[in-house]
Amino acid sequence: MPLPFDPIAEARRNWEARGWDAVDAMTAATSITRAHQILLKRIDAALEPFGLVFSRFEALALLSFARTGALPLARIGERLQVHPTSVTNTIDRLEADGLVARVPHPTDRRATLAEITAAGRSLVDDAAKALATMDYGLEGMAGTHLSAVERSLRSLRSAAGDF
Amino acid sequence: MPLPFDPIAEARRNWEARGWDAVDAMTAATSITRAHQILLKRIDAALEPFGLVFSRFEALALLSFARTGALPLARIGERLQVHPTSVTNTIDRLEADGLVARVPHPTDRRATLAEITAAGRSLVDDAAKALATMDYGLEGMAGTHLSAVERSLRSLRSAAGDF
DNA sequence: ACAGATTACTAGGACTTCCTACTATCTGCC
DNA sequence: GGCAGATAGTAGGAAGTCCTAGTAATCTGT
Repeated sequence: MPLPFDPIAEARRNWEARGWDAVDAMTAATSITRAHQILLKRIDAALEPFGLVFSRFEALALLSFARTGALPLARIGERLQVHPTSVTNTIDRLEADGLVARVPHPTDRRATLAEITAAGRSLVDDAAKALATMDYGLEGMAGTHLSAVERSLRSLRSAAGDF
Repeated sequence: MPLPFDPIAEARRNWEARGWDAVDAMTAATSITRAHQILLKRIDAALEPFGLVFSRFEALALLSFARTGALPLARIGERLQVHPTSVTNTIDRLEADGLVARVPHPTDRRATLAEITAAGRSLVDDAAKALATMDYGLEGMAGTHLSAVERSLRSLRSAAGDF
C-alpha cells in the first residue's frame, strides 16, 4: 500500500519549513538509506533458495575469484569493508554449510585462510545467475541512472578512505 | 588504511571476466550498500552525543512536524518505511529517555499515539543542527552529485511501491 | 446484527553488525 | 637476541532489524 506522496519529498518540505540546513544532503542520505533497505530485502529474498544472504554471497564470490580459491580472513574484511568479527561470523556460517573450509596459513601461524569448496563454487555460480536475473534488485532502473549512482557514490567512498 | 584500488571496480573486472551478467546493476547495488554503511556510521557518530541513532532521530523529527506532535505508531512505520516491530522498539527507547510519551488514541482503542515531549522537541532541534553541520555524512560530495543520487533513486523507491 | 476479515500493537526469537577485550604470533629496531 | 608494538582471529555482549504469532479492537458485507 503505497503512500499517496513521496515521503522523502515531504520530509524535504518539512525541513525547509523548519529552517533546518543541508536539506539536499538530508534527502540524498535518506534516499540512500531507503534504497539500501529495498535492495537488501530483494537480494536476500533472491538468495534465500540458496541459503545465502548478500554478505555471505559476497564473501563466496570474492573467494571464487582468488587465484588459489583461498584468502586470509583479514583480507576478506578489507575487500568487503566489514569488521573482522563480521568476517568471522560470515565464514562460520559458510563453513557450517560446507561452502568454505578454514585452513591454516602456510607461513603465518596467526592467520587462517578461508578456502572455497567445490560445493561453494557451484553454489556461488548459480546464485550469481539468480541475482543477475533480477538485476540485483535494481530492475526497472535505467542504465543511465545506474551509472550516475555509481559515479556519484564513488567520490563518497573515496573520500571515506576506502581506496 | 585505504586499499590501493577501488574494490568495487575490481569486483566489476572479476564479474566481467567470469562472464556474469548485470554488472552495472551489481556495481550500483554494491555502491549503495557501501555508501549506506559509511553514512550510517558517520551519522550515528554525530548523534551519539545526543543519545540518538538515525532511526530514533527520524522518528523524533517526524513527530516534531506533526500538527499535534503525536502520531499513531502505525503511521510512523509507514512514513519511515520500517517494520511495525521496529517502531515499537524505536518508541520504547525514545520513551525510556523521556523524549516521547505513549498516549491512547482518542477514538481508536487499538491504536497508541507517540507524542513528542518538550525535551524531545529541544533535543531533535539540536540534533538536526549537528547533522546539518556534517552534511548528513555527505560532506565533500558535490551538490550536483547529491541531486543526481536523489533523482536516480527516486525511480527505485517509486517502483518498490513506496509512493 | 454479527461473523469474518482487517488493522494496531507487542512479545519472543533469529540474524547481522559492530565494539571491546583477549590470546597468539609476527616484525622492526635496539 | 629480545622486547615493544602491530597484526590475525575469536569470544562475549550490545544494538538494530525483521519475522512469526498472538491479543485486542474495528470494519465490512450480507
